[in-house]
Amino acid sequence: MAKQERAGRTRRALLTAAAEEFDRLGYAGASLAGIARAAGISLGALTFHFASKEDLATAVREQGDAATRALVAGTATSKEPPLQYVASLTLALVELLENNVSVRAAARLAREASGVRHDWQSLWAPLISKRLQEPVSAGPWPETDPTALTALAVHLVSGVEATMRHRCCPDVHDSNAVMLARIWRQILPQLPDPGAGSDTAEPSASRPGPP
Amino acid sequence: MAKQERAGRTRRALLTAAAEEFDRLGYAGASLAGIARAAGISLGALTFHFASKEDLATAVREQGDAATRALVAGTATSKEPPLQYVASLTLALVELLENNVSVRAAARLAREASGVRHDWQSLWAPLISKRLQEPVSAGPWPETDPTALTALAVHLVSGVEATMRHRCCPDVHDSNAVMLARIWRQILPQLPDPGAGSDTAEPSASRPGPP
Amino acid sequence: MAKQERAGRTRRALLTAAAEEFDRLGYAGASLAGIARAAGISLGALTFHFASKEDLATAVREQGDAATRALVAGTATSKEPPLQYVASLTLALVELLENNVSVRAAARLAREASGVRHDWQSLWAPLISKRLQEPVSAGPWPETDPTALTALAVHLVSGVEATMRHRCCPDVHDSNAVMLARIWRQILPQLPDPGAGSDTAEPSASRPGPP
Amino acid sequence: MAKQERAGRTRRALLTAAAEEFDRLGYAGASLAGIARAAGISLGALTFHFASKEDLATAVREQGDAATRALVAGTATSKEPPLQYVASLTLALVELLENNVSVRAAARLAREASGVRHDWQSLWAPLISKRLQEPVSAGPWPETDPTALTALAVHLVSGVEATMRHRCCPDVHDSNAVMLARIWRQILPQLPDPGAGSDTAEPSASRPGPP
DNA sequence: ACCATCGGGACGACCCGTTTAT
DNA sequence: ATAAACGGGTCGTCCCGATGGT
Repeated sequence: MAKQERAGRTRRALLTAAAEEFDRLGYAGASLAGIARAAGISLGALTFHFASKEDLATAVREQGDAATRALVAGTATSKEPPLQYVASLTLALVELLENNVSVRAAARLAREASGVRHDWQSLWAPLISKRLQEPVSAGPWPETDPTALTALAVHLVSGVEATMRHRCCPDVHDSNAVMLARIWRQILPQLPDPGAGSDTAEPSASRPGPP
Repeated sequence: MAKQERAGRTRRALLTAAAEEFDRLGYAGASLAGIARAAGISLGALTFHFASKEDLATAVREQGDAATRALVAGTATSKEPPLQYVASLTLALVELLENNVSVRAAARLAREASGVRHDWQSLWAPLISKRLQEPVSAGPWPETDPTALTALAVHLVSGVEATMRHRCCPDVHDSNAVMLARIWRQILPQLPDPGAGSDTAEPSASRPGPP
Repeated sequence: MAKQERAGRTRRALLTAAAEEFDRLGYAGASLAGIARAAGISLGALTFHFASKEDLATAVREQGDAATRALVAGTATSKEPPLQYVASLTLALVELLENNVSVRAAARLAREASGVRHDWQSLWAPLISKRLQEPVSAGPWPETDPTALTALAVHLVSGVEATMRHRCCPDVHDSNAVMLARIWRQILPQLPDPGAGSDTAEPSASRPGPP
Repeated sequence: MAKQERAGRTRRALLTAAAEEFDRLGYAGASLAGIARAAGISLGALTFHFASKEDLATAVREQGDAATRALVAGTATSKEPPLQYVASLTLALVELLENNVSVRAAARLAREASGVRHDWQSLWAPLISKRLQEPVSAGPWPETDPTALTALAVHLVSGVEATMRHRCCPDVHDSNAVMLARIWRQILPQLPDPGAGSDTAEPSASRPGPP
């Protein structure tokens, strides 16, 4: 029906507008009125689709989590050796953060949430941890510390995410991913050009796509 | 006078209470009433010392920045080779973040500030960048990328800071510094035990110390 | 619709209650809570109709100005000779001030406003000034000073307005208009009974009536 | 003692600063902090001299009333005929209002006071009323209405006072007195040049003079 | 179902007048 | 005479429910 189509459209516009506001101002800083204004709808329409502010935040977070899950699902069957896999996954995650507002909002909301119940990192960190349990063949180091390497990956993504939000004028929009590639190339010189990480992160995951 | 002493005492209690609230809830989430209650004073007394919320945030931020500056000033004359210096400085910074609420609050306030005018990282990142311009002797890599290494250090500290705030129950209080040490030891195996970074960070910098 | 009808009713009650408070306490002295209580609605409902206190004051002022404009528009085509016109217009204005709270509030708000942007007198003073430019036939004086006579009229109305607010117990409710009539009759003895000025001021302009 | 001298000096500066603030912003609009700042003293010093805000307002009002009383006392023995006396007294009052901030503040405070207990007009209106009870010799009118003429004088002064406060940019500083003189000259053409009213109002009454 | 107007408490920061110790 | 502290009050905003219209 055209009706449902229109409804879904406003709902989607609402979600993206909310994602932008949450990403920019955080949960406490964003206001329902501002979100409604940004989405071009009335405040009553907002409270119809989402009964409370936390409902809206949850929806935004779930949308971002869905995009993240889609990305990690695509790389789950990767045949890369562990270290290379970690590098390419973090790269893909950073690119996703850069291109998808919902993912940024989800990450921020997950961090600001008082409860630890929701955690964006738990969507992808376990995979990294598990992959690093495998014997790392031909590593550059005499011995490997899987826990430390996992923490490294987590910190790198978190650090990029934090840095990303601080740049007010994103003139160099994608420099974060490029810089992360340079970092990995520095740490793991033997890696065969991890900069072209776009092949693992299918671009389709970048758009707000419906669940 | 005993008067000024008492005044300075309440002012200090106010600053630490505000730092705790800002660190826990962020700028928008913290309320002046909550800060006053935490400090054990009335709301009118708060507005006497700090005319506006932003004034209070600025004072907290400056206190944290002062502690940070004191730390980096103490390591500026370090004779360590560049890579080891970077590792020990980031370790010291993380320890400072763990022990000093004002520094945590300053880092969070600097990030949430809409303007890029204040930046906690700019207090120590330039030193790392400058040190890495020097020729790295006996590095583990065939060639070094100073920009990437600086970004690595910045991301690591930011990541640790982000991770630190997420642990609601800090049972393992100092695990962040230990984990960062393991990360550095993994990346730079030749480093002579960078875990004992406490010798560079004098613990006196951890207290809110008066200017 | 019943909905819009109800909304208009509360809005109107709000405006009259605000006019009373502004007239009684002035802009600074009136409080939104008091206005809402007087109007029998909640403070949230007030801020729905008028976003800010100044918005409410502006609406009240415009309502009073509208009533004033309606009055002067009705007398614009008067065929009276200049001096008599001035007397009857000032009389009608004073009666309007006595009967219409919004006009009183508008006059007070216009005076208390820091900027000279809004001026209640400018709604009617120019007409008096223009009418007095015409040759005054059969005046009681050897020569006429239009500027001085305009100032006289303005001062009289302002003085009556100031006096009116000072009477705390308005037992003699309309004595101001009667006294003004006596004043004019004293100054212009030849005037044919200016006391019956009510025929020029149609009573319909006295009620807060909707535009 | 120099101490008492200094105390009196600050008290006087306080009174004039308070008069300015009260005249400009009214009782409700003026703040003790602003008055103290304008007077160049601390807020504690203010509450030492005047225990409460109303005390300060009372002192300001009494100072203005004293100046007013001094003026009317000087004209009480005037030998002018009644009508001319009324004109010259109102002129002197207007000049006093223009030159003396305390008088302006007293007039405004008296009007804004909720109670009718204090009334600036009652300081001089009775004299006018009493003088007009005398037989008016050689008036321009067939018969005189003392009540109406008293009201005329009161309204004129009130109107000038109201008009005076509305002029934001007092480029024509004393035009009010001049205009009032023209008004009187228009109403009472036979008056022998009432514009030079300064001889009745001795300029010494214009200064804030100590009680 | 979908949406908008309308209304309601509550909390936020800021400010004020006042009092108390020093 | 003053700095420090206090409690109350105001305005603005917020999040949300209730009601009615399409």
